[in-house]
This record gives sequence, structure tokens and C-alpha cells, in this order.
Amino acid sequence: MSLQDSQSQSLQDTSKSANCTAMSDVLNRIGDKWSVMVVGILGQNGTLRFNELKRMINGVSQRMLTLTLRNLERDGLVTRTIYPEVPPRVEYQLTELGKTLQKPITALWDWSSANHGSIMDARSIYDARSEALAASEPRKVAYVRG
Amino acid sequence: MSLQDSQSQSLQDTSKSANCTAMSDVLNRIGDKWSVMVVGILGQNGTLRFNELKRMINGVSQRMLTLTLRNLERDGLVTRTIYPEVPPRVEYQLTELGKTLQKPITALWDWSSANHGSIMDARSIYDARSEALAASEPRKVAYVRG
DNA sequence: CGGTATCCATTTGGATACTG
DNA sequence: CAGTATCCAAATGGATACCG
Repeated sequence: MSLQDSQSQSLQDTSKSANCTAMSDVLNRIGDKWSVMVVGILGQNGTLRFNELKRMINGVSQRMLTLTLRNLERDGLVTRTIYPEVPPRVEYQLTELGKTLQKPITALWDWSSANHGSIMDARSIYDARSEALAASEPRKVAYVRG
Repeated sequence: MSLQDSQSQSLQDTSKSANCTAMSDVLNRIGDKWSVMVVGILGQNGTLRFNELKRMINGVSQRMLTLTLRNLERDGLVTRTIYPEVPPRVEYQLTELGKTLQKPITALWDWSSANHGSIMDARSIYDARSEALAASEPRKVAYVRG
């Protein structure tokens, strides 16, 4: 145990699958981009209505936002409060559990914006190299075939 | 700018979509569970061969591990080293960029294992409540219809 | 406003078989 | 060992229409 004091406790013995299972399970829910977006934005803004969220999350469809919010609510990460008014008003905010997710999500978010450029660059280099290889391939194939 | 000193720089003005795009783009790649697994496990173990990774990542198929590793390599997060031996040996490790991802990934991993139980509990409660509502629904429907 | 319901195209990913 | 290739079922998710 002392060996891992500075390491992630949960990253030990991943082969035992117990932690991998927990991680899988959690990632299946909160690992998709819409969930990350919702938690990130709710964490930043406190309380938001459905259409406010929709406007702030670039490209999300009504269907996906609804599904995402239901799942987050089911997992105890978000509260949904309905105000019986006309027109209806529904407000969403992070639960206490949801707020604890804010920190790791924000870390990931910051990493993303900080390293997006590096990733795009790496992709360009990789793709250029792949194309160069593909361009040299036909000759070999032609030789083999003909 | 001074208002957000202690906040996530990237979480501002999400409605401008620029950061949302970066986040989306990064999450589409590194946000799936296999990528998180690979980065987490490679970060913990340093260097691993293909089948070592496969054994440590519970439930991954050969196909998915291959695809995941190719994408991580393309994004500059993982290096792939081929040793021209028989039988072939291929070793994977994190790049410097990949190592910077380790920290946020580990944070998420730790959060997952720490809160998996709470999430499962929340789901049980939510589902029980949903079933109760579903059970009371038929009467209303019957009344409306008949 | 804040959904639900339905349809349908695309994507995802497991299983299986084959290869250098 | 470390893949690649193919097939196919299931999940994902957008578009659209309708509802309280």
C-alpha cells in the first residue's frame, strides 16, 4: 500500500477488473461529451433552464439534451425542479455529488482547450505520413499483381 | 479576466462555441472509455505490449484496442514502437503530451471509484420512484379513456 | 417552454476468420 | 504476437411532428 501512496489508489490491480468495472460503468454515463458539457456548464453557472442549457451547449439536439439530463438526474448528479407555471419553467442544477465531479471535469476541460492545438498538429503530421505511405503502396501492389 | 482567476479559463463564454468545439473535438477522441482506460493504464505501467494492454483492460476486443491505440497515436498521445523480431513485438507508451493527460484522467478515475457506489444508489432510488409512478399511471389512463 | 414519440441513417463494436 | 478484413446486430443520435 505504501508504494502507491502518491499514485492513484484505483489504478492498482486493474486486471482484477473491479476498478475497471466501476470506471467503465461511470464512464459509460458521464464519459460522453454531452454529459461533460452539462456538468461543466451547470458547474459554472449554478442554475439553468432547459433552453438556456440548449443554447449554451453548441450543437446539442433537444432529444440528446433531454436524455443527458435524465441520466444525470438518475445518477444523482443533477436536480430537476419543475415550477408549475404557464409557460412551464424547469431548472437544473448540480447536486452535491455533481459538484464534486466539477473539479475533475474542469481539469479535463482545461486540458482540452490547452492541448487542442497540439492534437490537431499531431493529426496533420500523422495523416500526411499515412498519405505518403498510401501513395507509395500502389507501386508495390502493381508489382505483386503484374 | 480577473473575475475568473480561480475559475476554469475555458469555461467562460461557452456560448461562443469556440471552447465547446475544442472540448467536443477532444472528447470525441479521448472521451470514450477505451481511450481513458489505455491512457490510465499506460500512465501507470509505463510501457506495455499489445496483449498486455488487452489483458489489463477488461472486456476490450482486439479490434477496439487496435482502433483506440491508432487514434491515440494519431493524436500524439501514444507512441508505437515495432521491434522487427519473430514473433513481432510492439510496445506502447505515453508521449509527453499523453503524460500530461494522465493527471486529469487519474482524477476522473479516482472520482469514479470513489463515487460509483453513490451513483448506483441514486439509480436504485430513481428507478424505484419511476416504477412507482408507472404503476400509478394506468389508472389515470383508464379514467381518461373510459 | 419543455418536453415525448417516432422514424430512420449512421456509427459503433463484437464475433469470426485470416495473415505476416 | 499483433494485427487486418469482413460481416452484421445493436446502439446512437438527428430530424420531425406533436403535446400539456
